Amino acid sequence: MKQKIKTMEELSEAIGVSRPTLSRFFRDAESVRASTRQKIERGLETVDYVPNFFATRLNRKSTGLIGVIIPDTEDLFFARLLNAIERPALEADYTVVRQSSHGNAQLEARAVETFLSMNVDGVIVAPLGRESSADVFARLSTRLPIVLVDSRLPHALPSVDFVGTNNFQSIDTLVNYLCRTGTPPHFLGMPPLNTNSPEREAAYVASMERLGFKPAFVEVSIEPEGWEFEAYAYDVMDAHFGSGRYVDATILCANDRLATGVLRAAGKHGLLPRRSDVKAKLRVAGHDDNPMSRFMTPSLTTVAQNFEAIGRSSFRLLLRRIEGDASLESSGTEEVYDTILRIRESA
Amino acid sequence: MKQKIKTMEELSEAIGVSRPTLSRFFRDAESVRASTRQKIERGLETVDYVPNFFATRLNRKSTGLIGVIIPDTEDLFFARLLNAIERPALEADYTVVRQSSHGNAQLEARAVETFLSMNVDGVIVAPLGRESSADVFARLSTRLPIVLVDSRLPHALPSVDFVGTNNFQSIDTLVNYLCRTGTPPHFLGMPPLNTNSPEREAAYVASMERLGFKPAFVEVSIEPEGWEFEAYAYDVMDAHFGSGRYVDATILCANDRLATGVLRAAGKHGLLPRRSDVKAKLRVAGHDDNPMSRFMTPSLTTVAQNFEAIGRSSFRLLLRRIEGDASLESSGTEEVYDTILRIRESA
DNA sequence: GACCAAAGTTTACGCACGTTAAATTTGGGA
DNA sequence: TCCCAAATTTAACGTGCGTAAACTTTGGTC
Repeated sequence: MKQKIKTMEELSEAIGVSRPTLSRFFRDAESVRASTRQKIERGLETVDYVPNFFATRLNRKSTGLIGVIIPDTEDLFFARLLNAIERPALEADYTVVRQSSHGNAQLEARAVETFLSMNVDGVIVAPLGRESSADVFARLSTRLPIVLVDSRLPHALPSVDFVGTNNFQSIDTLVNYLCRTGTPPHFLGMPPLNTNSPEREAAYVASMERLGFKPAFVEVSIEPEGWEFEAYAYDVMDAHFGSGRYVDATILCANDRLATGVLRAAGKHGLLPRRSDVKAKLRVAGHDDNPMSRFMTPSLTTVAQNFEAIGRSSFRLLLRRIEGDASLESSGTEEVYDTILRIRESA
Repeated sequence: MKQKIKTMEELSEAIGVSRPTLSRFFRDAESVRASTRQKIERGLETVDYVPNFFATRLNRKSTGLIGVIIPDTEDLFFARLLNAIERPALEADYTVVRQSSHGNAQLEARAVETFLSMNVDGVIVAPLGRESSADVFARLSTRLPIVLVDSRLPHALPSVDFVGTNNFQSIDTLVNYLCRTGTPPHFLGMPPLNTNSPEREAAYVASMERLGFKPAFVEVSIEPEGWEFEAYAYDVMDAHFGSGRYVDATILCANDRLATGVLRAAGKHGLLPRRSDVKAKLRVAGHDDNPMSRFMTPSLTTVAQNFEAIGRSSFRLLLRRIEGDASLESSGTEEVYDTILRIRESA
């Protein structure tokens, strides 16, 4: 059993190096002379010591922390987004603190309070679309660097960057492909939880009109509840298919989770092909390339977002704000990334 | 714009209440006289102040923090488990700090260091199955209360509780059901990443022998890589189905993600029924009731773990250790929960 | 061997709040 | 109105480490 050491003071005595030097060593090991570094490192192997997380961050200009807020941890989309942000952050020696708003604007506001109390260096948010969210982040942006990711706020904010997917490119790619290979698609939108919802609808309308087709939305009479996308889409299409509607249509879904529900409903009503080499009349396409989508039967045609780029870019922009001594430029940068079409069996 | 206040000292001046009273108020609002409480609360609405997270935790016996380590945040199983732990923790006014080991024993060890440096009150871990993990947690358990969840360590540890699923009940339930309704199942195991893997295999063998059947494992010649369960199972079964093996068998998978891969392979080879009211010969069952499983085609027969109970129980046991002034009992408690059979279309 | 900049040591203060003990107020009840 | 227990204030120290300034020691150079 190694000797348990609680404070840097004790450590200093134990290995014979002054406390300020130890402090410097822990901040940046390269900043001390090689011989001293070895002495410390050898000493550390002898004892059991970890610097106190709170004490180290209490009196430092930069805490090395960045906060990330996502709406739902049980949605693989956001789980992947979070990881994509965390990777570059760790490379740059930042620690990511994650908070989930659970789709609730009040929890989102509470997460912001937590970040303020932790003196995080900056915040990356996949915001909810509520008006109240916008207010919270407007206030926050006057005190901390913020980058929005995946979804915008109802109103644009000065000095807040945005990184996301180019919905117009992605939807246009899908609409073009679907129109070229079969009947023009109907659109099944997602509950308006954030700004991607109306944006993808608008993109759909624009693409259809450009191709000379009339936009057509799947009729919806059910009120969606929360984030249960699959169940919502299933309920909607189960009713339709049961009455013989849309049974040979092409349905473009605003995301893969909706498409999953649609496929399920189609399966129930025998609208799916038996084998992958037999084409069905009903066609379904999604958006996001959920990890499950390639394993569904039929496998789902969709577009893959560039998580890697989005994560890296949002962190890079945040870092620029953090290091840019605040008042850099007041106009928010926008970076959107194109998607890649994944043609599979469902359309 | 509210007046921005940085320290409790300033707050004290601003609203005319002494700092120790404010400190007491923030620890427990009920501990100050009603009139004082109102005075403070009204004052807080006037100004913009949040207590510093680090300072409040630096010099306090209990930080109100508990650490949770899971192997993979992009696996919905662990995402749900995490949420199930977080719920009761928040109710008890604890803050959960999550770390992901990303399936890597070194990262797991680093997460432990982080928790030590944060003086968390306790740790809940869904451990990796490595030998090194056991060492790390053995050391940790001498300094902090620990509860293992979902998976055990290679060796039992004194004064470390375990909460998980009763694999013998769950597998037995599945085996019984499958044998009663069709051909006895073959077993497709998961890569040996944790102790659930061998345990479910053993449970399968036991159940089969009890029913008088000969256990039979799906032949596997592929080396699994990491946590890509679906792809692994797909590759395994694609080869088999392509050669006409197992095409009318019953396959019991160690988890739903494997089953997903199996269903995908089956779909490719036309082994799935066209409609839900037509029975196929090939039958597939999973384990865990992944949120996606009910939306697959065919929907997956599986067993649902009791996340609610597991999360609540693991937190409760941890709390008992935390409040039990350490040296309570040295023998680890075990709590396992039964699963519920979800009969769907795949078997 | 003298010299000089780099690196380390001493000393001391600061961070924002927890916590304690003694001194002072407060708020009802008799 | 007086009295007393409860609540608050005052004053002071502690938490573990960052950081700055002044001083001393290194280690290589000429």
